[in-house]
Amino acid sequence: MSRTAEIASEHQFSADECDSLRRALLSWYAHHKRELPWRDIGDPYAVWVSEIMLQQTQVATVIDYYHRWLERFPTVEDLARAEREDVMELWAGLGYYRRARFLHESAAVVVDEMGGEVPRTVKQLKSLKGIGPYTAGAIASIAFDEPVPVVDGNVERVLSRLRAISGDPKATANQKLYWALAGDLVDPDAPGDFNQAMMELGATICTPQSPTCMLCPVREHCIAFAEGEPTEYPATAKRTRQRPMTVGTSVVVFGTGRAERFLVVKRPPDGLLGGLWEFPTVVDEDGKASSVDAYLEQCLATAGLETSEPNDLGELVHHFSHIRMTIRAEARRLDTEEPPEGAAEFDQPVDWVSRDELERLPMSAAMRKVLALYEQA
DNA sequence: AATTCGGGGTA
DNA sequence: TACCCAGAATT
Repeated sequence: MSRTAEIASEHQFSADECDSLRRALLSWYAHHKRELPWRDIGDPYAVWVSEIMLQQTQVATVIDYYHRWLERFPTVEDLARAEREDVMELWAGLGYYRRARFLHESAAVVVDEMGGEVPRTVKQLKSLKGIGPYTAGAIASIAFDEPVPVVDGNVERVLSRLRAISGDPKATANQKLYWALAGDLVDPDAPGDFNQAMMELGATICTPQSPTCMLCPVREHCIAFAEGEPTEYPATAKRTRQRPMTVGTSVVVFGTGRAERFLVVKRPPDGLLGGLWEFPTVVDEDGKASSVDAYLEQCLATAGLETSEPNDLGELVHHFSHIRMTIRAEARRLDTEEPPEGAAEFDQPVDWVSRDELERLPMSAAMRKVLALYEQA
């Protein structure tokens, strides 16, 4: 027997355990599930939207975005026809902006190449950008009743505790184990509800820090509970530490009062904050803050912008999961009578927008902070 | 196998 | 603070 198979068999559920776990979990879910807007809707497109939004994003955060999205893009055709700019506007603030771009592109593929029908199988679903193993399983089981499992962070934790599985939960061997166990366990008669029940248990009972085991419907089956320290499982994932980054940002303003206009630049579609707008920003990867000011000055001059002396707005720190970004912010006024038509020297699209337009523009949380600094000053 | 993608909830 | 969230793509 291969090592992998050995490990798998060591943790495998017996047929009786499977049966008992399914019944207990489904019964608990029926009584205790949270009422969420994407539950029991039967619309594959809406399920798809919800699952993309829920990637690495908590339920409470998603709900408002989900409602706004389906109001604006009720069908996959509506989304496929939409402008990228409108798509990004509705996604702004949710993070991982690639998800919005892929969802938009995949909607077009579904409409143009799949007859407008969301695919029903895991294989076909995974062929779409932005849909990986988890999301494919979720859509197939929830929207189409395909008896396939899902493994997300919740399921990893629940299974780790049920079977006392140690080691890095993201390691390949453990991932194969989770998928095998989830595949054995999933109820073929109610795969959607079963998968959601596993995740619901992880989200509300079998939580990372202080699980409420006394309310758990499957604690009799849980090895970690029997051992007495359920939080021993799973092992804490090792995370990449935040790299430092320093940027200089300039709020360039033309006009006053109602005529006030802000210079904004659109970031390239790929990479960090892809497709979002920002105030002109230069990056100093080395973190040598002293050089940022001069670089920014040069950049604006190159763009043909004659400005007043900068008004220092101070510094702020913005944390991403993988970056600790120090933002040196300043404000400048344009000296000329008219704003230039564009700023052709910028590599990316630019625009001059009013304060109201700025509010609706897809911008990152970091840039909102810069705007707040400007408004205070 | 490791890194790159946000932003916010929570203890 | 540190951890984690209904992960996927890329290198």
